[in-house]
Amino acid sequence: MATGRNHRPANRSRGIPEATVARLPLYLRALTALSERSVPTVSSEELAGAAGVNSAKLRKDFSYLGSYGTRGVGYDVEYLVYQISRELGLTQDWPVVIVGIGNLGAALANYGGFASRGFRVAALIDADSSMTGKQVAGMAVQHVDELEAIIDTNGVSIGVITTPGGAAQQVCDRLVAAGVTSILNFAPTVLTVPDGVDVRKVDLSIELQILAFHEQRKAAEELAAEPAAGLAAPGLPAPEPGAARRGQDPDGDLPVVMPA
Amino acid sequence: MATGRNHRPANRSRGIPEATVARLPLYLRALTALSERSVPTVSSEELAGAAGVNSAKLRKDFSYLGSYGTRGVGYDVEYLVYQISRELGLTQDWPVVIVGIGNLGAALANYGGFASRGFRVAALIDADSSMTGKQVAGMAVQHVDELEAIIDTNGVSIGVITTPGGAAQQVCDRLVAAGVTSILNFAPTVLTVPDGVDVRKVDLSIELQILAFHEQRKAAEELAAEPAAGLAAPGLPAPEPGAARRGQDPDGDLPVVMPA
DNA sequence: CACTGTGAAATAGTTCACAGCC
DNA sequence: GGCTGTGAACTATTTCACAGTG
Repeated sequence: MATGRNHRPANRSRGIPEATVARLPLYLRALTALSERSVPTVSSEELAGAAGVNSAKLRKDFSYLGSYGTRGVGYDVEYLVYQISRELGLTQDWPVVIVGIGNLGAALANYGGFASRGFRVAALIDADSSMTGKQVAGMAVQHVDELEAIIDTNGVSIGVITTPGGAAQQVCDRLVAAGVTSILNFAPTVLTVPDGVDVRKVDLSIELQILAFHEQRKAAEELAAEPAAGLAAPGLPAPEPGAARRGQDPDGDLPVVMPA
Repeated sequence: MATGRNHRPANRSRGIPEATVARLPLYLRALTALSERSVPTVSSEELAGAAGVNSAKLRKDFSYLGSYGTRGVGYDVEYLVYQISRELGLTQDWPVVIVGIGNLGAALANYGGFASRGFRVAALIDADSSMTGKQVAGMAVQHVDELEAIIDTNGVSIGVITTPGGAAQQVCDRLVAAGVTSILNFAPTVLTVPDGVDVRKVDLSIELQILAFHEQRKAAEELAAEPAAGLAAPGLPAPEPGAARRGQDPDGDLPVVMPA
């Protein structure tokens, strides 16, 4: 890293790669499972297996955090759990609000994985007055009129949006104006936010579409490979360019309805 | 691309970058919205804005599909909708099964975004006998004993797992054995699958953890910047290395409970 | 003449492979 | 002897910038 010597403070400076950050929760989960089984140490190989990555990547990732392992031995499970938790900011309490208590909002409110990692659902908020006061996951749903007050009182900096697409930007604006600086968006909408506000998007139908792409590809490859090779031919079957093209639909009227 | 001339079949050969595939659904959604408003053509700049990417990236992405634009004009909305849909395999019908009809499974069953893009929920499956026959999203929940028969009868190749983590691998194995080759996994578990099976993972708590990381970072930067600059100082405040380190928690007992 | 399509440059991320340490 | 930590090589992705074209 530093061009010259490998004097100490090479890493740990600043700027953990985004790809690494995205994997830290994975490692944390695997480590937590080991911790519960009272496993004292783990090698990069073992941990990588449990987290579903390869060991070189894992070691590289950890090298951005510091030198937390012991050569010849591996990593101390408890110590790593602590270090990663701290790096991710999970040693503090994060109050979150969920806006939009439909099916998905309710599912999230009930989701154990939130509460178990320092995230506390501070409020459930919905615009529908008939929802107000209803109990969901043991909490009373509050009306969206209260949004600003709730954010303020609870010091909320993370908001989860599970409204229909049409309401998402509006809700987002209010959250941001009230002081929220991180948003997890489940609505099928591109949110516009000022600089300094983070948005992460989870889109269920996008994930399926990506799967469909690969699924189609697989089907096409099978067709291309079958005439030439047997059933279990390994390696790339080098499909003809254009083999994936399907029978040219009569005319393109496809399902193009926007989800709510 | 081809080293020599730019004779035709440079792109369109095979291998659309994964990153591009992941964005196609985004473009498709933006285009669908334009289509509904009967907008005939769109420039890369406009479409990129609507999809939340920059225009160079969008043009590069489209160049992998082919030359579907018109210089000086832009892209024909309907034509692009069709081409992207075809590329993603959405011109055909994809029956999917959802296994694990808890809160999240029910939310997905009700989610409009699935049905609207060629995905058809063929069955809802749960291991709990007391769920069997219950109506969810207008369908009767079926018992997991029927899993293989359902997959087979409906020609299902995509499965969605919304079970608790402990059941996920087992369900996954059965899905794969029954012929499913693409899995969308919502359970907090790393699934092991044979070659040729695709798994995509959606993990709600991971997304929050990533947000928390950045949130913490922001808080630290603010602290570092405040003594020096005013409230609204733009640009990078060039925080001191190490500034992000927090007050060293007393000792690491953190919330380390695994979600179900 | 506005806007696409794309090489080439820049940046980010992954994997290799091995020196160094316990 | 086993296993980490990390430069260096490689691969993927993004961005630039501009030639080409309807």
